[in-house]
Amino acid sequence: MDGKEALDKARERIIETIAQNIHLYGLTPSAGRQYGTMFFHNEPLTLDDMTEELGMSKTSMSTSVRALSDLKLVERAWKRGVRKDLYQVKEDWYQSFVDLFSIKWRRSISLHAVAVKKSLSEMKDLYENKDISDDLKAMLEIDIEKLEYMRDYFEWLDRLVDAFEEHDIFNLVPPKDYPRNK
Amino acid sequence: MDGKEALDKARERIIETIAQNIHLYGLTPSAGRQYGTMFFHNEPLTLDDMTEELGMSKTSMSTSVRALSDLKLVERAWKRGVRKDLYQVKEDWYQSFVDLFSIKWRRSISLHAVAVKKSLSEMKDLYENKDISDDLKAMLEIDIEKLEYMRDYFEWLDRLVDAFEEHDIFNLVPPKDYPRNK
DNA sequence: TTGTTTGTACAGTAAAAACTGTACAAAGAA
DNA sequence: TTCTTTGTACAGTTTTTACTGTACAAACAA
Repeated sequence: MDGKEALDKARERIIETIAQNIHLYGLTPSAGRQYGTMFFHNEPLTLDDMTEELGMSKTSMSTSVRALSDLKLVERAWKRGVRKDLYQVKEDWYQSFVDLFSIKWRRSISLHAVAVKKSLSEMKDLYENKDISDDLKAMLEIDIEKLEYMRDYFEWLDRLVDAFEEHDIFNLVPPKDYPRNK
Repeated sequence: MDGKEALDKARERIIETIAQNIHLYGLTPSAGRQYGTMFFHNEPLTLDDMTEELGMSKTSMSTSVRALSDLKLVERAWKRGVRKDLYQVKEDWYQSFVDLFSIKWRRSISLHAVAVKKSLSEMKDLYENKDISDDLKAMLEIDIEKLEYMRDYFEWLDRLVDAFEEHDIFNLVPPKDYPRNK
């Protein structure tokens, strides 16, 4: 077997593994392949390069590179004299993990917090109302307790995301060669 | 407005919020609605109950309750004299989060680790080969470094999942009323 | 044994998502 | 200004996923 061929095979294995697992990031295998291709390219790529490499339409390349950028897995690059947009993978995977975690969860936490706050307030008001049946009152007691549990849980999740963003997590689980006590 | 109606509205808001966010768990809004419905039911539910509540086919209920069970969001319950299978939501959301995190990532980490190990070994063998060009050798040096970075990253991710499973994370980010120093 | 009940496999259908090609706006070149 | 080039909006198509209804095996009842 030719040496370059052997290298490509070894690379392909990695690219395909990324493609098959990137659903954890909410992305399609195609986007994963795109990421993998950029990962092994030592120069930033244009959309036309990607179309060439992956045999897919430029429109697809455009939309999925945007998805990759939104999750901060990929960033724009600049190169003198090149008019086309250039993209490259972000080098720091630990930071990418933190960014992913934050982007994915923050919004959800916030939406839940808002809904819980509103419903909890409504339930408490209703509970104070004099004209409600004992049955309903019993139900409300249970539900209020449930929503207070939810509220505490999402408040915890929010602090968890903080711990990732502020890199406290790297003290608990240090990357190889990570300096202790930041 | 009737009291029970007001309660239902407050519950619906929560259920719909769960439904709209459960894609983070890789589940469909329907499964989220199912989860939410079970959450507010104070008794375990049968598949027929869910069909009734959600107006969907029993087959759907069966498949999505299985998906919920696989992620350990829901568990089987037992009740004397009831022949049908009963399901209820798992009470401990903190543990559910840990389980989710573990289930989602472990498999992916392992697949990546295997692929990286194999490709890294192939590349190193190739690098030792006498008959390869200087160009290829230079490429290999770069790729080997990249794969070593990947290897370290997934080893870190694996330790991160350990820290969740072993509840070390609860020392770093304590839930409300969580006893310190486990 | 035979008759019921219950959960799910499987095939078909409906709905959603991914992908393509065209067409065009924005930005640079001349 | 006009002529190119480049990225993306949008409409249409293909592919995938979600959902339904039927049919049946397993478990229990009589």
